[in-house]
Amino acid sequence: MEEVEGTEVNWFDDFDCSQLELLRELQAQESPRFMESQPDAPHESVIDKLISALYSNPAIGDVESALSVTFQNGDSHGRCNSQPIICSPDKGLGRMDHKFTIRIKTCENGLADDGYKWRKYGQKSIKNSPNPRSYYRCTNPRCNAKKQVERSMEDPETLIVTYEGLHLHYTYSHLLLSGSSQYYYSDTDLHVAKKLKCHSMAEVADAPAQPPTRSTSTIEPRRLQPAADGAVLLGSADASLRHGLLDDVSRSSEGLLEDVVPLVVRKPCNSTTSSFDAFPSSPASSPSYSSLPLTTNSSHLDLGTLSTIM
DNA sequence: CGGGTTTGACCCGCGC
DNA sequence: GCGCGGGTCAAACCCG
Repeated sequence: MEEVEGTEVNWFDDFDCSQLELLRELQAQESPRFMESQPDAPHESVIDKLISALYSNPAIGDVESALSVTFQNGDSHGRCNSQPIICSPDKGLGRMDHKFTIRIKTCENGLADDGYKWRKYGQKSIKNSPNPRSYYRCTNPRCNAKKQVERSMEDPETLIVTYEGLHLHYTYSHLLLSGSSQYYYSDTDLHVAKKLKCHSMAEVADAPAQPPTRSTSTIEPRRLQPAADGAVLLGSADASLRHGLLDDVSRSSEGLLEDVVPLVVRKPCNSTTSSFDAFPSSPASSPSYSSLPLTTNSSHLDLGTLSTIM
């Protein structure tokens, strides 16, 4: 595992770095000269193809298999415990209600951004449970997605998150990684988006086991980087920005894996200070594919998956 | 001032 | 029918 300088922690580090190295290796093999001459410039690559494939309207079976994956959310430095996350569709994803539960081992900071922006609309104390249950609704008015969050009785560090309904919109990260200038955002869009605040997993703060934590990071202009195709890349820590942009460029996206598998699954243990660097100049530093909307599968990518899209 | 959170009240389904 | 428990509403409050 590579060390991350300073306090900036890239959520991608929490995934299996061997997979990460594989991606980097493949990318380097595909365009070594490009990587060498322009390490900071994103370009169409194996990773782009990978992301594209991951978002090519997966079938329900793909989603179910994704949810059945047990994956690690820890690293060798102990930032997060390497506990498996268990996904258990309550009623089956093939049904329209799309309700399923996941159990998440929280990080020490108790933060986990699932890529969507939620508004809390209620909290209830549950019988025979010392921990209250919080109720959240997607802030997008066109979206009926909801989630319930409560801390596990057995393990206070484990959050039980029940998702209900589908997000009828893209996450910000998906827009960015569509690899096309069709999602180019104007300065006005970004200006509006910058106003939005990031409140990552405020429900964790509700639980008595940990002190209140809240991410108040905002988008900084310096994080905006013009991509080769004209799109604008932004830091990943600002989940709210995704929604600000989403509201502006809301698109129907039923059937997206990302709609069913929230980023909390794909990004189970991120940091409020995630860094963003599309392509780090130093090969020794962790690559910061902060915006990569990895799916559950992506934490354990296999060569078979890669070979099918290459 | 706008948006998000808190929290008591209310609604509704379910079991007895 | 009644009581209980879970889910939602909405006014008050908080915060940037």
